[in-house]
Amino acid sequence: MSAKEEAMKSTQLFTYLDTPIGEILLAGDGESLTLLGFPSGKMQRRHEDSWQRSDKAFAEARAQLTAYFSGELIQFDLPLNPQGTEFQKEVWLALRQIPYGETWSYGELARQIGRPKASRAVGAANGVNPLPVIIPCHRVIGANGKLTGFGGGIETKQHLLALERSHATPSLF
Amino acid sequence: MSAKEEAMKSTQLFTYLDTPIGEILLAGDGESLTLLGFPSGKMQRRHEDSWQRSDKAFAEARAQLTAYFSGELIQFDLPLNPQGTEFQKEVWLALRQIPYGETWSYGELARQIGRPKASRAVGAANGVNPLPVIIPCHRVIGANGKLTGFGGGIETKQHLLALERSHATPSLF
DNA sequence: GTAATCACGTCCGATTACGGCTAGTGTCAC
DNA sequence: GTGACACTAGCCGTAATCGGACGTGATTAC
Repeated sequence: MSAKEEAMKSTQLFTYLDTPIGEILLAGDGESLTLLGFPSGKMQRRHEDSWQRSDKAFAEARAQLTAYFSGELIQFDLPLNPQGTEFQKEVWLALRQIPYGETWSYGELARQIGRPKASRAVGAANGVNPLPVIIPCHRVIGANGKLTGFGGGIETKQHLLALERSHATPSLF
Repeated sequence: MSAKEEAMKSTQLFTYLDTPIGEILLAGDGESLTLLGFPSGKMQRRHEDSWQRSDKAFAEARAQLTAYFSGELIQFDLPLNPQGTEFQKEVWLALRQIPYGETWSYGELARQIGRPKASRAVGAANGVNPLPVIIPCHRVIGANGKLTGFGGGIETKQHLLALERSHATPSLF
C-alpha cells in the first residue's frame, strides 16, 4: 500500500483538450479524474511516459469542461479522485462549496473548515490542488481583494472569474 | 567488547544528591561520571540493584554541582565518560562549547558540527544526553525560541536557564 | 540447525524553512 | 480623515532532512 503500489494499481490514462485558457491535460484512472494540468504555465504539467493516451475515457469530462467555458455549465458533476493529505482533501472539499461566480478569502475558507487561523495553510493546500477549474481554487482571493496566485497563472484566474461573473445568475439586481 | 561486557568491566557506583531542581542520581565507574538522572521526572532514572552505593566517590562532583546551583561555578571540571555513538559524542562535545548563560538553536549546533541539515538528529542526540546539567543540553532551544523539551522536564530547563542568566557575566552592558 | 552479522526498509523525533495569509501599526501624501 | 503601501509578528501544515532504534530476511561461520 505504498505510493508505488498505489500507482501500480491501475494504469494512468490521459488526454489533452483545447480551451479558451489554453491547452489542458486531463488524467485519471479510468474511473475518476485525478489531475488537470496546464502544459504551458509555470507548472508545466505534462503526461508521463508510462501513462496511456485515451481520448474516449474523458468524453464526459471534455463535454462538461467545454460547456463550462462557454458559460453553459455552472456546476461540474464528475467522479473525482484527488490525492493528498487529510487536511488538503478537507480544503478541496470546502472549495467546492463556493458558489459559481463568488469569491471567498483564504481566511474565510479557513474558518469554514473550523481552523480560523489556518489561512496560510489553506493557501498552501490551494496551491497543490490537482484539479483546478473543476475544484474552483480560483474563487479564493486575498482578504484585501488581491488575486495573489494561481498555478495556471494569474491571468487565467482572472479569466475564469470574469467568465463566471458574466454568466452568474444575476440574483442581486 | 559488547555493551554487556563493557558494563561488567567494573562495578557501577552511585549516590543521590538534593538540589534546587529536585533529587539527582549520580553514577560512575569510580573514575568518571557516566550518568546524571532525575528520579522524579518523566524519565524516572534510578539506580539499579546491581550497583553499589558510594557517597565519597562523588565528593568532588557533589561540590561542583552545589556550587553551580548557587551560581558560583560557571564551568564544570570533572572527568566524564558518557557512552554513546560517535555522532552523539560529537554532539555532546559541541554542547560543552556553548557558553554559560547563552542559548543556541538545534540548527546552530548542527552547523557547528559540520552537518547543517542534521538539526533534527541533534535534537535526538540531545534527548539521550546521559549527563544533563553538566553537559548543558538545556542551552539548546528551538530556532523560534521555544524550549521544546528536556529529560528532566521543561520547568527544569527553564529554571537552569534562569539561573544562568541571573549569574552570567554582564558583558553586554 | 543456530547464532551472529549485515544490509535494508521503516518509523520516529527536543527541527526548519517556506509559502497563493492576516490583522495591526506607522508613514506619507492627498 | 482616508487610502495606499511597507513592515511586523503571529499562525499553520508540508516537505525535506538526518541519525538511531527496531524488525526482517539473507548469508555466513560454527
